[in-house]
Amino acid sequence: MSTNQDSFKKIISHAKEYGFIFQSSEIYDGLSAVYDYAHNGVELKNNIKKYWWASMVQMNDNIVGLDSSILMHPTTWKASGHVDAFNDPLIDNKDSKLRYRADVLIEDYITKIETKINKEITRAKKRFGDSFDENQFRDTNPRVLENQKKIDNAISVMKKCFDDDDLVSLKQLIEDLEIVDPVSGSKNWTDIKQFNLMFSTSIGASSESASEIYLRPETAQGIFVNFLNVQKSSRKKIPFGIAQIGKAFRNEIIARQFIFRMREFEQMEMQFFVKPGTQSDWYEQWKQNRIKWHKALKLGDDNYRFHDHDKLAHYADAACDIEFNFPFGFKELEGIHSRTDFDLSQHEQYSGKKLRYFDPEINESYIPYVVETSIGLDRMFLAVLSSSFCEEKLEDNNSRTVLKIPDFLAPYKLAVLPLVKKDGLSELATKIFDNLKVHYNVAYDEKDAVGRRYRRQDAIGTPICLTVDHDSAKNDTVTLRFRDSMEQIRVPISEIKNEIDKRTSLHNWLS
RNA sequence: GCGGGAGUAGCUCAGUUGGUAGAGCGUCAGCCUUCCAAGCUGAAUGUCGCCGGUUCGAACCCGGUCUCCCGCUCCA
Repeated sequence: MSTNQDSFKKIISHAKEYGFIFQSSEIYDGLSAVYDYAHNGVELKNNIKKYWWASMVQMNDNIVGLDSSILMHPTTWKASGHVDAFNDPLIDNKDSKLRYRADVLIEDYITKIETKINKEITRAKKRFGDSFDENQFRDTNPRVLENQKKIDNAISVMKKCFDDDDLVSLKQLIEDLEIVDPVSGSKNWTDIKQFNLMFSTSIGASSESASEIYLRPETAQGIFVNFLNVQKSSRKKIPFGIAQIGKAFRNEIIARQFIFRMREFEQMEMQFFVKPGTQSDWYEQWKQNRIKWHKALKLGDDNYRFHDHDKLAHYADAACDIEFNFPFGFKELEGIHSRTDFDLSQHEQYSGKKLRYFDPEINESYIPYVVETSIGLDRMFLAVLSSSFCEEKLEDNNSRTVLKIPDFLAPYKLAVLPLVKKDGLSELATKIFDNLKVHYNVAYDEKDAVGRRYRRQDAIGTPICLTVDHDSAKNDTVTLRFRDSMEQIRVPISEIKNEIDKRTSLHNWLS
């Protein structure tokens, strides 16, 4: 565990030192849980996007892309349920230092009282046998009546508190009910605070005309509200999907673990629209597709596992996560959810517009069901970075730090290095560099001993180094040195591009 | 948000009971170099996270604050 934490710290340092991740606004002490992607980071991130987009959109003729806005009509978030679900009244227990949702505490209390009543009834049933009348018992037994009164009161007070946004009375209710911390048994509560996980901003330049809107907390809704536009203009038939990469924003109560949980983050989502009744087949199929996509990167099959949700969100009839073995343990990397027709139905209801698909096969129209795959791009980035970070002990007792990034994802595909600066090697190397840079992101370096330059490229994950030496001018060949094996081969200058393509092209990873 | 730990050069870290900062690596310029970081010469870089207090004097003591890591918690 401590070695994992040490290596996580090393990865964070490495990410900064080698230009992958900087903290946002660092000169102003940074902004909590917000990070910037530096020159190498943005290349890696863009390559991850390319890999995902190609696998989704390019490789599937029934999936099309979309880039919807971050700002959306505020009703979107009422329909989606975020306005309610992302607003939590939270309360802390001062003794146990634990935090709870105030409404959950009260609901748990109600459940407890209900259990009491049920026990009472069960006991009476045993005593009276067949002649037992449960309704009559409920209406007459003083203990049951008293408990039922408590429940009714709690429910009505709680409802009134929420309707009036009255957090003071809500806390009073918790105190009146003598609710204790389930862990410590303490009744020492803080005041209730309302947490809104959505970022708000306003539209309208003048303060009078401004109206409050939210930054989207997920990209999915942009797809749902565009569902019919996309379906009609793309002429796609169900089943078909809409893919999108974009930023989303959440005011996380606690945002931690480097770029794992950020306030501003990027999602790669695909919503797949299917005929009602077929959703569980598609759900299974996308589960398998997605795990295959991950494993194709060869970051280690053991680093992935499924986590099936027992407790489902209000919109889902099945859900799971693909978890990745991050330096701080297995955590969610991608979510696959069978979202039913919840979102489209809600938008239909709130907008008053039909969001239905006419299915020519059955001559009927229906609201499609949706299977969602949603991956955190920043988490994917962290997964690639952390699992490819490697400190190697070499045979000669030296060590090197190398990022064994999948070749296609590496910020640079290639580095061109003249063995020495003199004897015209720089000139020849520059010529080769100029010819290759129109095809790839290529690095050029002629400073310091070549061994040191190899290590520099290792540290940022460049899969191939091309070295121009004294023989190069004589016989038109160069050496290619490979990052992971450190082996070298000699190839004709005319063959360089073929060799690089063979090893680093995206199409090697697509299937 | 609570508790624990931390913040000194790009990175890793020294800094002795308070006397206005150092090392290694890295970076840059040049020399030297026939392939895996360790040759030579020279150079740049810090208001010691920030603000305030105590003091003749604060990187060091005190208070506040910001940020990061860990645990709890939260997580569509």
